[in-house]
Amino acid sequence: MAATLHDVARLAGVSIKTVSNVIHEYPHIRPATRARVEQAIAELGYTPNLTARSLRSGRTGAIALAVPELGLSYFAELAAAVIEAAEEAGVVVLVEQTGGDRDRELELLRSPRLKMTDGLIFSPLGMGQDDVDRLEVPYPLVVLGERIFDGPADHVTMRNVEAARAATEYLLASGRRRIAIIGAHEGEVIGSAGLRLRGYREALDAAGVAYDESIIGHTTLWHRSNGARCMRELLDRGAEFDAVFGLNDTLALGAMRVLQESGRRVPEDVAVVGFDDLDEAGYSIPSLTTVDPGQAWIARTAVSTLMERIADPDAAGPPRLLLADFRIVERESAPADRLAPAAVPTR
Amino acid sequence: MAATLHDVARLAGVSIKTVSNVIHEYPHIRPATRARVEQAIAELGYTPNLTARSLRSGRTGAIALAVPELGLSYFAELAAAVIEAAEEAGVVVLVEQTGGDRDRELELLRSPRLKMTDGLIFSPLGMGQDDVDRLEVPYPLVVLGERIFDGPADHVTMRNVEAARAATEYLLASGRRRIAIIGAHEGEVIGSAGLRLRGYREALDAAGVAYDESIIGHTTLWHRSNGARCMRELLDRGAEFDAVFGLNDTLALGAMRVLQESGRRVPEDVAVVGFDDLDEAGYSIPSLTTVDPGQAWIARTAVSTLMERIADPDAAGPPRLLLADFRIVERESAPADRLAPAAVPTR
DNA sequence: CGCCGAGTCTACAACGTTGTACTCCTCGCG
DNA sequence: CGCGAGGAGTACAACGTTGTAGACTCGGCG
Repeated sequence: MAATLHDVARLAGVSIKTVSNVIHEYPHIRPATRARVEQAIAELGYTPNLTARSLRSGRTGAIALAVPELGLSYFAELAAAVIEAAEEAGVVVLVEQTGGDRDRELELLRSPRLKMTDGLIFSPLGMGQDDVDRLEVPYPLVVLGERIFDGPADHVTMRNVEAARAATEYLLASGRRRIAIIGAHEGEVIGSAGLRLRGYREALDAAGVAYDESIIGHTTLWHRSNGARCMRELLDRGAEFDAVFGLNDTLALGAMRVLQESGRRVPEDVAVVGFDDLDEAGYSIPSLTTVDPGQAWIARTAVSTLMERIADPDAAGPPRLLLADFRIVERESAPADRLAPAAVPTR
Repeated sequence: MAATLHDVARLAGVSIKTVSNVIHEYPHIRPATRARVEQAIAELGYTPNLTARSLRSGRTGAIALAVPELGLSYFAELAAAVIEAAEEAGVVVLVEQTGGDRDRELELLRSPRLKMTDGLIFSPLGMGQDDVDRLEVPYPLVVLGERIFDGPADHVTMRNVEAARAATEYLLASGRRRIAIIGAHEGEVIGSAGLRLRGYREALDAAGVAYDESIIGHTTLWHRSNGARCMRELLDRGAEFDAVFGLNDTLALGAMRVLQESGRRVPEDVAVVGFDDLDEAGYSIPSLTTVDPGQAWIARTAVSTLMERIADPDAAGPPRLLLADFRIVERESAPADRLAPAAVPTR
């Protein structure tokens, strides 16, 4: 059906290798021959069969990206950035969704479907530190996120603790003292929730503000609705606070909505800070002050690191930990200076 | 490096074809032989090389999905649904971003990178009806969206005109008479904007309400910020209206924000309706009344239609047009019954 | 005049898999 | 006892490409 090197070669009256040479711009070809071959290529509309090329070369020109779910804006924006970076590097991206399910993540790691790619950028959510040795795989792998540390693969992630600490310090500096948390995970030490909560506590400790369990809202999945539900629970149990730190933007936006429904003004009564700097955070009402954790850099770095490992799989070198810079993005939901100082509840 | 059939065959003391037969559950194999082969497979951790299998079989087990940008929530949710449906069909998805740029779209259609996939689900944005013959490609293709009709490929899309008409009728039924539009494209006949505007006009005509250019807001790209900008322009030029129909949710949300900033109450002063039923629409303040255009069905149908064409490329049959059902999702930004009747400006 | 090297091109094998055609063996039946 | 049917396994080619080794030609130099 589709034209092959053989067809072109026959039409041009040369060997298939000569056609191959023309395509790869091998220098020693007579102009006349080259012209004839090019003519034949055009005539047949020949395009190389990448599958055959892959088999021959051992490279596919594709990488895989595994994320929990594209429906989560954070991962959609991550995927967009990865695909863009990959395009610049000349490779395409195969996207898998794991649903954040540990079993599916483990299955994916040893799935032969990956044989169609040269390497994997993997953002686990269900796996944990105990699964660290499952990251020992026979292909180039770059791990994202904060579920697993000190693994055998390169790891690109953000400064969760420092960034969360900075966000909390920002709220403290603006005069808030009772900062509620939305999205904590019970007993978690690593993982986004655990690390960000640690940064929060560090900031409180440093400022001499007591940590108060009663204003810590727990929820497992970071879906939109959970931020709302979590905030509703806090309000229902009569928690008192003058600020909210949503452990990601989605949670913060859901929580902010419930706050407003309940008659509280943001930021006058309650300041709200998120984490991720989603596109959407700039367009909520009020717009959301948040932490830009350096996602764009993470995507670029993940791709370039993976491409390095692919280019040179043997010159392994020890696994690297690469950390993005973060910054606080100041918007309306939490101005740096407290606009309308309400009565601050003290303990 | 990785084990091949040869390695397994040598270890098990059989021919490579026997190993292949074991893997494919060919029935006529002695239990003892099968056991030996399976033992060898386990010992070497053999997994088949999918590239080689693809070359041999002519099928890759991957399909491509080309969308303008995953950063646009609509396409992120579409991609999520397509990947999920593809997984159920046993294929993986390679995602490309075109940026909605016509040249990149045309390039993609004849890119040899597609040779790594069995077919393409293509959502063009930059191409138009004039490019219809460029959809004549030598591989299975399913087109989404409303940029091109009556092309040579299967087309899965939504009932834009009917759905927009229904949305407008919904607003009219709730007592609104001056319905502003956000996101119109000047002079466009087909394309999402053109079709939805047509539905809007049909509804106005049917209700005997005059069409008024002065409350039609234009913008090209349907990014978040443009909905806001578009609404600001309407307000600046003193347009008067008691409802807004954002031609998609993103625009509607941006516009709603500006409305509220300007002191107007939603829905009391101005009702707002969107289009797409993004996840996010349920969590804005107020939550957004919108049109669910059947995206989930579109994704599933696109995948199954493509898989059919892949399975049977010859039994072509004429290109099909498949249309999803829609429904109005009633939320707070536009209740079915007008809550707080304000003074309705009449012409 | 003969030989060397560079330029131009070709033949062949290989990547790992699977379809086809074949061989060998065993068993049952006439 | 001979023959055919079918079970069990093998050898080989092919998918389309590219790397390697080599063939052939021609001009220039000793």
